[in-house]
Amino acid sequence: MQRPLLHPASEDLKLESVLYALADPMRLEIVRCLAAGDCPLNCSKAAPSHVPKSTQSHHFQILREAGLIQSERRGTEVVNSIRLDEINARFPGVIDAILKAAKPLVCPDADKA
Amino acid sequence: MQRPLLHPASEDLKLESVLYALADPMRLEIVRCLAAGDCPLNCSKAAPSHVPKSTQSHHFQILREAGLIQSERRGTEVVNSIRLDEINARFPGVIDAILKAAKPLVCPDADKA
DNA sequence: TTCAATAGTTCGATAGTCTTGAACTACCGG
DNA sequence: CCGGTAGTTCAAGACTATCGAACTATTGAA
Repeated sequence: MQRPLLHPASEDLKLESVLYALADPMRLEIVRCLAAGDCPLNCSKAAPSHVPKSTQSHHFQILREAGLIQSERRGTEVVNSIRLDEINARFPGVIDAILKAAKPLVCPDADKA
Repeated sequence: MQRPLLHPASEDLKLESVLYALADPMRLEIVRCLAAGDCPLNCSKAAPSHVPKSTQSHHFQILREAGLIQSERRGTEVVNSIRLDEINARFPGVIDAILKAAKPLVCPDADKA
């Protein structure tokens, strides 16, 4: 919890990294969930709960370093939000098309609505 | 050259596999090149020539099994074409947005035009 | 048919990455 | 200060990528 939580600048976003980050089912679901507006979410809420913390942490790191999400420390937890505008500005339509194509699984919190 | 060259059916295409296949710079370039209309192309023409054949073969296998390309044996070579319509039907806008976002590098044959 | 050349594939080894439990760090409430 | 909570880091095994070398299949000649 001491490291700076690095985020790439908008202009440094790489399409390959974005696609790679979204190529994993769990990461895609996290992004889908964040984009669905039930966010910002901390790590344990945004990720499927049965997945080990270390794995979650790894996936959030990939998403963060690809520039897909913005992570902020808020006390003991990390609040994540999607960098939708920046990604759309850099790669117009990519995220939207992918999110529409992603089959709408349930968000971790969606069943409580 | 004896194996059947398996292609998934349109309805079996998985978004994650498509994104994964496109997350590699060389594979993205191959797809971009095929989509640019100078196709169909055999493997050695569609891929950067300095890459070893075994690596090329591996990448084409990934693209084929993700359902991005259609490969047909024509004598001694394999002719590849992009399955644009099927992918668009299944994941509308995804490929188009990605191809537009991909920076237009030169096709291997483009400089001869 | 036999032979050499061509186009890809398969194999094996090395190097890098993913997953996960265990240990660790940071923050908050009492 | 202490226990609990939220994430991170580390290390080990499994998995995957790269690439040279050996192999297979097809073509076109002699």
